[in-house]
Amino acid sequence: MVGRQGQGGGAGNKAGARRAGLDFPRPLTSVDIVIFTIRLEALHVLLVRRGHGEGEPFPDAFALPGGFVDVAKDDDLEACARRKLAEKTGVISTYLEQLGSWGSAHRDPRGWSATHAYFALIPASAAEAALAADAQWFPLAGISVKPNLAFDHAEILQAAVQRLRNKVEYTSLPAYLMPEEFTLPELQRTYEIVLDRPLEKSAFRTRMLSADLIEPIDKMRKGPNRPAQLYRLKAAAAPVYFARTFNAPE
Amino acid sequence: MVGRQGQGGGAGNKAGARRAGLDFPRPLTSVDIVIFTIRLEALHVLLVRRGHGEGEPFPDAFALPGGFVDVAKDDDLEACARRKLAEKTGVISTYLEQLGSWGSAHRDPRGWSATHAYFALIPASAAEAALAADAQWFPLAGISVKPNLAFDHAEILQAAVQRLRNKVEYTSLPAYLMPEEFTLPELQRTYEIVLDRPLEKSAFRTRMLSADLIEPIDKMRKGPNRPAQLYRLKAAAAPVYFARTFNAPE
DNA sequence: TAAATAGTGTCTATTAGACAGTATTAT
DNA sequence: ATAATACTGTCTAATAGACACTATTTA
Repeated sequence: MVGRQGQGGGAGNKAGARRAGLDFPRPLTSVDIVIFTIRLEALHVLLVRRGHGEGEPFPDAFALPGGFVDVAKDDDLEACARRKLAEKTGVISTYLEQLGSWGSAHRDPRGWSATHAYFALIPASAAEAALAADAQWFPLAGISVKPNLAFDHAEILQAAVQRLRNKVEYTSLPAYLMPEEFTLPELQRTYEIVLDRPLEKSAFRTRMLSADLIEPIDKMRKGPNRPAQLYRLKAAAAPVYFARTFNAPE
Repeated sequence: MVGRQGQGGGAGNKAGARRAGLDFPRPLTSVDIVIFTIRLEALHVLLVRRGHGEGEPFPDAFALPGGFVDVAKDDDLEACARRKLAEKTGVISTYLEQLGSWGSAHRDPRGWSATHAYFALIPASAAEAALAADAQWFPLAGISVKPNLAFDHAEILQAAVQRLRNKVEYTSLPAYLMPEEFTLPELQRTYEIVLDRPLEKSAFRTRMLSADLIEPIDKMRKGPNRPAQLYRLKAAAAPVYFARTFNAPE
């Protein structure tokens, strides 16, 4: 078995071609992105309609934006994800996190395939600006979305929603769904939309204000009521991890 | 762009072959596993020595166990990871979690390659039993390991250690590093080894005992002192997530 | 003035941290 | 008895949850 470990050995080269053998079948390699935003007081995900050319699996079905890695264009997986994100939404700088990978012999009828899934959060303000013609926002119904999705994309979407909801319990991720300037009640509303449950105002404010995350600006949000302080994300605002989840155990 | 989204379109097929075109170069696809155990009061990781056949990159270097996906043998990525885990350690059922994927044009001199990384926790008792001839345990020095690793495996290892340490703060993962039967002080010691810092005994015991994780058995661990209650993992013991990390914020 | 929302304060519950104190074994 | 480790209890600190209360605007 020497020479098979690491990326050292070949697979599927049972007969002959022992050394340096790279002459075995390779899986298809793709990247898919689950892009979230908040629209109309609801969490939305971006889907694209698939083509119906000859040999296209799942013709005309909806799918997550993504596609095959282009070994000429893409330097690495994240670059590939950012390229696809920009192509569909015009957004170039935003929160992007690797979600996981899904690979099997059966997920794509064209053969063994593996996809590297990412999830991205973009502000509502950017959600409509430069949307691709074939892309469309869908509200999340619980953990899934109305249309049937191509491939195993329903499963990937489910994992993304769970990961997002889970992390929102103890991180500042929703801040990346906000516009440039926002109030604390607006940020809290975003948390509540993602978590689908109300949060305590004072605990929320204490947590957000004691984290090194946002700073007040010299401006208020006016309304038919007491104006609210506007904040913005601090310059180098990496996501903040809190030491507790929001709800104490049952 | 219709017909290019999802896994629908081809990449790299700039010239001709428009529909159903799969005639573009595919990255190499591999799986690597970071296998942890506790030996001699220290966290260890399993490495294998690479071969030095013709065309082998990083000859004789140490690397994470892994290798190319075998589209004939492996039904999916996790099956591939479990197969490699079993080949190197003999362990078939243990904690296995996907860590992430690393893919780029430059990580393997043989071409664009993407690896799907997993991490596994195995009990000390199983760590020596059926070890492959080319595999060897190495203690972790901080976040890395003494030998230089092939490819970007040092980076992958680093990510695995960080993920493990991070999750140990608020999960029951160390339970998977324990033998069949263990005492609470032994479990605490395992936590402390992974986290590399002491924990408070009473807070630790309260947390573990109030989780639905372990159950006492009718047996004690004898020593030159007061005997300790032995416990075992409950039957369907999925990892437990606690609502707080161990250390309150600074 | 009333309505509406922003923001603060007070009290309780939970649990980690610190650490003292008791329990049970071998020698 | 002493040493050693297992285990429990007590007190404090931090923070979430509940909820009442005050503040500031428009109409």
